[in-house]
Amino acid sequence: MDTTQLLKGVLDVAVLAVVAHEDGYGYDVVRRLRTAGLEEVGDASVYGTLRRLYSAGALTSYVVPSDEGPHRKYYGINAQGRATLDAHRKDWHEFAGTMSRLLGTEDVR
Amino acid sequence: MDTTQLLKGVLDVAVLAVVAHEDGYGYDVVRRLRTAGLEEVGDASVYGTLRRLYSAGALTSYVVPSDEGPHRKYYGINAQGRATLDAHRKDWHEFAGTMSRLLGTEDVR
DNA sequence: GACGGTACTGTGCATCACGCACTACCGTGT
DNA sequence: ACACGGTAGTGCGTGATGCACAGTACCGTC
Repeated sequence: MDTTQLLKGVLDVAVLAVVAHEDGYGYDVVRRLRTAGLEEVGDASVYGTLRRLYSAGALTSYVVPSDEGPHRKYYGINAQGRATLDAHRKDWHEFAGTMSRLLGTEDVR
Repeated sequence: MDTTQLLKGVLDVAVLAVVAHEDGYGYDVVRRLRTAGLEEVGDASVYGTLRRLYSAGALTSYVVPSDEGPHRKYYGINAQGRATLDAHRKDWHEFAGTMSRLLGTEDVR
């Protein structure tokens, strides 16, 4: 399926949720999102989202050198990010509920 | 909440679902979507979506004069539209399941 | 020392919801 | 007559954002 459009406005929350669980660097966040089920997410989208969230003040950032390749830019969530996450999560659940009702079928899981 | 981005790619399904339930004209579809919970949906978005779906061959269209104002352009779903709706509905449920799992909270309803 | 995996940046494009302006029909009130 | 508010539709321009693609750079292995 093509999740490109469905992802709109949701990648933010997804990335926040992943980072909130544990600090991570871009390449790693991509893998975690894909493992979680968002298999078609583009790497450039994730890097862009991380940068955007950082610019917005929702994330902290620090660089860690690596033995297995180039340096890794880790991102961590801060208080503002957590607030954003909570708000977005609430929005998502409301929205998902509305949509599921509208589509007239039970939720998966 | 600002559903603008969340609506991306979902307005299609929502409109298809509403029209599948019963033929409707633009202005009416807007009201039905708002009543269903998508309170912030813009009228231009719905008109645009209806035209897009019609161009894509998912909807039929016929004009009906009205006593209470200008003519109404009714839209009805056809076989292709129903197929599209089913596919999108399935996509939505998969996606919603993935997201809800990722956000780590129960679904609303 | 070419290759594949890792890791990040930057540019440009396509999709799509939306605001806004405009046209147009109707009934009611002044 | 005329303005106004509700109904109904079209078209234009804008903004947000996911993504493809190209480029840079580091590492280990064959």
